[in-house]
Amino acid sequence: MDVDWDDLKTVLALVRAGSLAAAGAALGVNYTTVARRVQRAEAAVGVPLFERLAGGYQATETGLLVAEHASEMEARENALLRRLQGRDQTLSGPLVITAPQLLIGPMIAPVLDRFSTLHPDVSVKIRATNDLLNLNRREADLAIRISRNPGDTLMGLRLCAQHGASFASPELAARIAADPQGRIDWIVYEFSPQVPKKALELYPNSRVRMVFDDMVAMLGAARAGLGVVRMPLFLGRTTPGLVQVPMLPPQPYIDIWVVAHPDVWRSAKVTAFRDLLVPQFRKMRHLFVSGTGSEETEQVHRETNA
Amino acid sequence: MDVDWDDLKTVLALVRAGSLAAAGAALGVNYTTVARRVQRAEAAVGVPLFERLAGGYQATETGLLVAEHASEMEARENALLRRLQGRDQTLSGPLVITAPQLLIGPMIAPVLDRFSTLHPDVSVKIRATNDLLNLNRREADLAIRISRNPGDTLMGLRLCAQHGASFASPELAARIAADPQGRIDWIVYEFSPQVPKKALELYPNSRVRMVFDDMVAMLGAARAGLGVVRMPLFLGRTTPGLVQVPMLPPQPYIDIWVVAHPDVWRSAKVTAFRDLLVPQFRKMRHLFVSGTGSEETEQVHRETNA
DNA sequence: TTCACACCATGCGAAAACGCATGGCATGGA
DNA sequence: TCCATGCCATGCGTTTTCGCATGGTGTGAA
Repeated sequence: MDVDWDDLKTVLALVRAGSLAAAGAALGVNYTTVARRVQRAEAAVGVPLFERLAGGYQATETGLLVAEHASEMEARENALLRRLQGRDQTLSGPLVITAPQLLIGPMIAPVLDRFSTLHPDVSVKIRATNDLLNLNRREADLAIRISRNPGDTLMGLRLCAQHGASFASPELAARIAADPQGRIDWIVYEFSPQVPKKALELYPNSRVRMVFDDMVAMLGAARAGLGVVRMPLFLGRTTPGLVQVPMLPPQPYIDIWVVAHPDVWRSAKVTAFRDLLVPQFRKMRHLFVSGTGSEETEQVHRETNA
Repeated sequence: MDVDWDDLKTVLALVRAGSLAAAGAALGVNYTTVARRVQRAEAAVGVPLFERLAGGYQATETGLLVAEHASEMEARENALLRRLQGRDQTLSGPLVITAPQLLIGPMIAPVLDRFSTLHPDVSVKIRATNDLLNLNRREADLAIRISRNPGDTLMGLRLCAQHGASFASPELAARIAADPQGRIDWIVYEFSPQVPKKALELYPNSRVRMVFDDMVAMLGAARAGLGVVRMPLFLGRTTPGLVQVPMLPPQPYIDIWVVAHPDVWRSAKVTAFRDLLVPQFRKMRHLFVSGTGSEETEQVHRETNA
C-alpha cells in the first residue's frame, strides 16, 4: 500500500477547487489528467475519495482526510522552498512584491525604478492588492502593508508612521469654508463607517453620505466633489484634485510595514529591495506625517505567534 | 518555482540509500529513473543537490535540506496511511505482525492457525525479529514485544507478566547436581553480560564462559551442554533438551506486550488478531510464571510522549 | 598488474502518462 | 420549450517517462 505523492497533491487540488476543470487549471494540467490521478489515488487507498455529482466532484469523508494530510505535506514543501529561497544569494530570477494599490504610485514606483536599473536580471512581479497574501504559501516574497498587525510568524520593519486627515475637492472645500455651519457630507470606508469622532465634535452637522468598500473609488468620488474623505496624509497630498480640509485635524493613522517570512528575509533579492525601500520611506517621511515630530522611523518586529 | 513531489521523495531515498542503485531498489524503480528524477529536482531548485563521486551520490548541504523536509512530508504521508488503515473495517488484505522469533513457535503460531482459518481473506505476514520495527513508519501493523518500554506514542496491552530462570542440558544439570560446589559455566546475553547477581550469591563458583548476541544461538549452545543460560520460563519449558536448574530461582522477567499505533489499533484486522491473541496468553499464563500468583494479566497502556 | 566488482553515464525501444476532441448529462435562463 | 453553459466520461494520437543494455571509471583484492 503506497501512494504516489503527486496523486495526493492532485486530490488536494481537487478538494480545494471542487471540479476537475478548476483543479486542472490550478495545477496547470489538463482536467482529464486530474481525473486519472484521482482514479489512481482511489485505487491505491481502496476507498472512494469523491462522489461524482453533476455539479462537480464532492469529497467524501475519506477524501477530506486525504486532503488534510496532503495539505500538511504541502506546508512542508512550502517550508522547503522558502528555505531554499532564503539561501539564494543571486540577484537574478523572480521576485514577487505585494503592496496596497495606492501606495505603489507615490512610494514604491520610484524604488522599483531604481531596483530594476540596479538589478536588471531580477524579474519583479507586483501584486497590487489590499488582500493580505499568504507569505507562508509563497504568494509573495515581500509585502508592504498598512496594518496594525503586520502578520503572524513574519518578520518586519516599520517603514513609517503616518497621519490621517480629511480631504475634499477644491470646490467643496471652498463651499465648506464659506459656510462652516452647513451640512458636511462624508464618504466613509466600510471598515469604519462613521464620521470620525473628532470631526463630529468640531462639525456637528457632519453626516455619512455614502459607504464605500474601495479606496480608489473613494478618491474618485472625493475628486468629483461628492464629499469629505478621511485618508492617509500621503494619499491626499499626492492625489491631484484634492485639498486638505479642516474637518479632521491630522491624527495618527496606521503604520506602514515591510514584512517577509523569516526564511526569505535575508535572501539577496529581498535584502536588496529592502535596502532601497527603507531609505525611500525615510526620505519621504514628511509626506506621511504632519508637523515635525521626530518619531522613530524604524523598528524591527518579530512575532512568533504560532 | 515548483517541485514535483515524487522528485522530492526520490531525493530523500537517494540521500538515505547513498547510491542510485540502492535508492532505485528501495523505491522499486530502475536506478536510471532515480538519476533522472534527481536531475529534474536539481533543475527545479537550481542548485546541485548531490556530488557525483566514484563511490556514489553524496548529498550537498542543500540536498540534506531537501531530504529533511521530504522526510517530514513522508511522516505526514505515513500518518495519512495509518489513519486510512485505522478506518478499514474489512477482514481482508494484508496484515503485518512482528514478534520475537522465539515467541512465535510456542505462542503465536496457534493464534495464527486459528486466525487464518477464521479470516482466510487476510494475508498475514510475519516479521520475526527482535528489532523494534517502526510502527509509525508502518513497518508492521501490530507488534508483540518483550520490553519494559512498549514504545512511545504507541498503544498497548500487557499480555503477560513472566518469570525468568536458569536452564541447561540434562547432562550438565546432572553434573552440577552431582557437584554443586564445582565451577558453573554460564552463557550470557550481551545486554546483561554478567552472571545474575542472585545466582552468584547462591553459587559463588559461577563464571561467564561466553557472551552471545543471539538467543536462538544461546538455546543451541545450552542444549549442546556448553553452559547454563538465563531465559524466560516459557522458553526453557517449551524447548526440548533443556531442564530447569536451580542456579537462578524464578524471578520477574520482562513483560510481554502487544502494541500498535493508536491510528490502527481499532482497525478490523488488528482488532480481530488481538481478540485471539489475548485469550491465548491468558490461557497459557501458567507457562510464563512460576507459582500461582494471581497477578493482573491485562492493562491498557497509553503513552503520549511526543 | 590484472581481475572482479561496485558505481555511474548514455542511447534506444517499450510503456505509461498526457492533451485534445467528441459526446452525454444536468442546470438555469430566455 | 429550447438553447447556452457548466460539468464529466471516453477514445485516440502524441509526448514524456521509464527500463534495459552497453560502455566507462575508480577501488580493492588476488
